[in-house]
Amino acid sequence: MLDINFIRENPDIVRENIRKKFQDYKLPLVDEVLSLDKKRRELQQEGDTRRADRNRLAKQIGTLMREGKKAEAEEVKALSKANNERVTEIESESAEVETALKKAMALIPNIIADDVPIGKDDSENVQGETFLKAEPKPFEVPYHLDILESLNGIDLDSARRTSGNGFYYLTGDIARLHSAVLTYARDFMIDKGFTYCIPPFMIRSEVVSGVMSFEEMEGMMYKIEGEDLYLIGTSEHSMIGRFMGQTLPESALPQTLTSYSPCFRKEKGAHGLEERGIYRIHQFEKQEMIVLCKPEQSDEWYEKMWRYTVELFTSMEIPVRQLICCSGDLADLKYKSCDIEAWSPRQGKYFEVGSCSNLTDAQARRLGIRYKNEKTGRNEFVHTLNNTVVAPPRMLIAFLENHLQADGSVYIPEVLRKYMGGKDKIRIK
RNA sequence: GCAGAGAUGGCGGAGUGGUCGAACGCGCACGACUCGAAAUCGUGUUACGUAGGAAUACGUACGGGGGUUCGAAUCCCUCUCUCUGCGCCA
Repeated sequence: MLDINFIRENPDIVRENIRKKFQDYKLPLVDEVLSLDKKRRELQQEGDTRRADRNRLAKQIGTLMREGKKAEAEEVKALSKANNERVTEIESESAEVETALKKAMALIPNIIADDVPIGKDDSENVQGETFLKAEPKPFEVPYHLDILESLNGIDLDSARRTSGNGFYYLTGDIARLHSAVLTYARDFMIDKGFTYCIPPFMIRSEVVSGVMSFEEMEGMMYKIEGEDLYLIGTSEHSMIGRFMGQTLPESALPQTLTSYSPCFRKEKGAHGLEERGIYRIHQFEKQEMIVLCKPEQSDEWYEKMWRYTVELFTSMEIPVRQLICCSGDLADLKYKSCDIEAWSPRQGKYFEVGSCSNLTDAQARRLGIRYKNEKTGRNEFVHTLNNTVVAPPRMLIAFLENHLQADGSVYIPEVLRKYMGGKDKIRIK
C-alpha cells in the first residue's frame, strides 16, 4: 500500500511503476484513487464543519438547560437534529468512499527498486550469484521419495489414512535430521544476533486480513471451526502481527527476529510430478527471519538476510544460487525480492528453497507499524523484511539428492553432526 | 468453563450524561536559580486526519464494534483482553 500523498504528488511515477510490472489494466486505478481521494477530502471538510456545528449546538443546549430556558433549548435541539441528519448522510457517504479508496489503493503495487530486472513473469527472473559448484552425480539420483523410503524415513500411506494427501510421517534418522536442520538453523541465526521467538500458531481473522489479501487467505488459510482463529501459513503472519498498530521507540529498531513454527497451507490447485512427495504439503516446519528497521537501513538488511540463507546452505555443503525476482513476478507489496534456490543433481537444475523480500513501508502502512523518529519527532512507518532461513521438508530434498552416496547412504555434513549424535552418515536399513 | 471486578495519556490514577483531550502525581523537554549539579520554581508535554507556507483552526479517538441521546469516558448491547476465586488440565 502506497502513501496517498505520494500518489497525489507523483501519479506519473505510480503509473510508470504499474507499466514496469506489466499490470497495465491497473492504470485506471490511479485516476480512480485521485478522484476518490479528492471526494474523500471534500466530504471530510463538510463533515468536520457539520460536526463542529453539532458540538457547538450541543454546548448551547447544555447552557440553556442549566439556565432553565427550556423552550429556547428545544428550539436549538430541533436545529441540531436537522444538522445531525446531514452528518449521518455524510458519514455513510464517507464510509463508502473510504472503502472504495482502500480497495483501489490495495491494488496499486508498491514502487519497485531501481535494480529490479524488468520482465513479464517468472520465466524472466534473473540468476544472481551462485555458491558452491553445482555438479551432476556420477550415478543416477532417484526421486526423493525413493531415497526417503530406502532409508526407512517416510510413511505416506499411514499419513494418507490419518490425514489425507499432503501429510507425512517422518521416521527415524530422517525425522532426527529434520529436527537437526531446524535446531542448527536456529542456532545459526542466534549467532548472527537474531532473537529466537516461538510465536502463536493460530491467529485471529483481524490479523490474517492485515497480513494478506482476501484471495491469498482463501487459497492458503485453514480456519478453526467455531472460533475466530486460523492456522498460520508461516510464522511471518504472527511475527508481523505482533507489531500491528504499534509505535516503537527508535531505540527498539532494528528488530531482528528468527522464529520457528509449523506452517499450514491449503495449497489449492497445486499439482504435477515435481510436487509429489514432500515438495508441496499441507503441513511443514520452518525457521524464518524477519526484520523491522528504519527506512534507510532496509536495503542493507535485504542483502544481509538473503546471504545468511546462502551461508546456512553452503555450510551444509549444498550448492545454491540467488534468483532475482523480475518486476512482473514481484508480489504487489514487494519492493524487491529474490529466491534462494538449491541445486538438484537429479533434475540438473535449481529449485526454490526460500524467498527473501523487502516490503519497504507498504506492509507497515497497512498494519500501522511505526517508530518515533527522534530527529524529526514524528512517527514514521518502519520497513519490514522477511526471509526463509530454512524449511526442512523441502530442503531435505536438496539435502538427500546432494549428499546421496553411490552405496545409497546419505552423508551428513560436519555442522549437523552434533545434532545427529555424532553420526556422519545415514545408512540403508 | 463458571462467578465477580476491571480496561482512561509514556507510567500511576481521578472522572458515572454537557463547561473533559481529560484533575492530580510521576516521567520527559525547555527556562529560571547555580561555578556546575541536586533540590526548588515556572512553562510546556497524546495520536491520527483535513485545510494552511507557518502560527494555527476544525474534526476524530478514553480496549474494539454497535446502539440510546441535541450531547457519551460516563447509559445499553456485543466482542476481546486483564485480575481474583472456583473448576479442569500438559
